[in-house]
Amino acid sequence: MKLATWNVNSLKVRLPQVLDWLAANPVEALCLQELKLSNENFPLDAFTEIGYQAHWAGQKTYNGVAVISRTACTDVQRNLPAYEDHQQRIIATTLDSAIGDIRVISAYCPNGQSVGSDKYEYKLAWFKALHVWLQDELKRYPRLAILGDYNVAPKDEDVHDPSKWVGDVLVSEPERAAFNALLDLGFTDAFREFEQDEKSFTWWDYRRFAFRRNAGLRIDHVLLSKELKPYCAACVIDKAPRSNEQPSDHTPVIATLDFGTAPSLVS
DNA sequence: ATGGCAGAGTTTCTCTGA
Repeated sequence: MKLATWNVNSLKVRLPQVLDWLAANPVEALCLQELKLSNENFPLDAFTEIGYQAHWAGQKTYNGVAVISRTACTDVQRNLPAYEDHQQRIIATTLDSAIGDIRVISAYCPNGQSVGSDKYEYKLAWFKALHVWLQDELKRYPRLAILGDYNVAPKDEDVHDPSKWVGDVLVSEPERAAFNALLDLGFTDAFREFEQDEKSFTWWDYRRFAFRRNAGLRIDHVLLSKELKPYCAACVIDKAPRSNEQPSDHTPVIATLDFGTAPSLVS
């Protein structure tokens, strides 16, 4: 089965592109971020018409996340428990699979705006709350995949020109430490489990022809728990939608889980 | 040092994103 994530930067504007993408890429589940629409404006019919189900946590103007899935989801949960947050950044659902339940989480981590700002402090606090929740969630759902826009480029190799970004928001040491703390829970950055092209990115600024220059960042990630990692057969970035007319500034990341593969890598 | 693009709402400007 394939799981994907895409920050669409307005589902209203990007809906035709998302439908086209699903037709060409019939993944089991697609996690969306930055819906930028309220719950009542979610285009459910457009997804059901092409054979998908949807669960979402919307919000007027900003944020908003969803899981679009081929089959029914259960145990839907919105937002981080034990963390008061008016911003809709998390939706968790459970999917059935050949090896049993898989917990799939769509996450839109805060941007942070600039190092030292109030939004930066919120970002770090939010990551701490995410860490606490995932620790708990892993006990209930050992087969856990968390996909989304983390707004963190984990290493310098994930930055087009690291010298220009030193200490900046998205690459600062505390943000990378917050990301690494998630890995310390046993998660794996699926993309880095496979050989990849140098300068592989998931986001490119709309300005200054950044996509054409490949001046991007890798900030959208698929994290797989220890129990899921052995089944991961591939993880790729699909750059094609970034070339669309009126594109999102992010592009999808897709992980393939192959349950026919014996989990020989379990240690 | 700054703005540059894009989307949404408070709309002909402001806020946010990354």
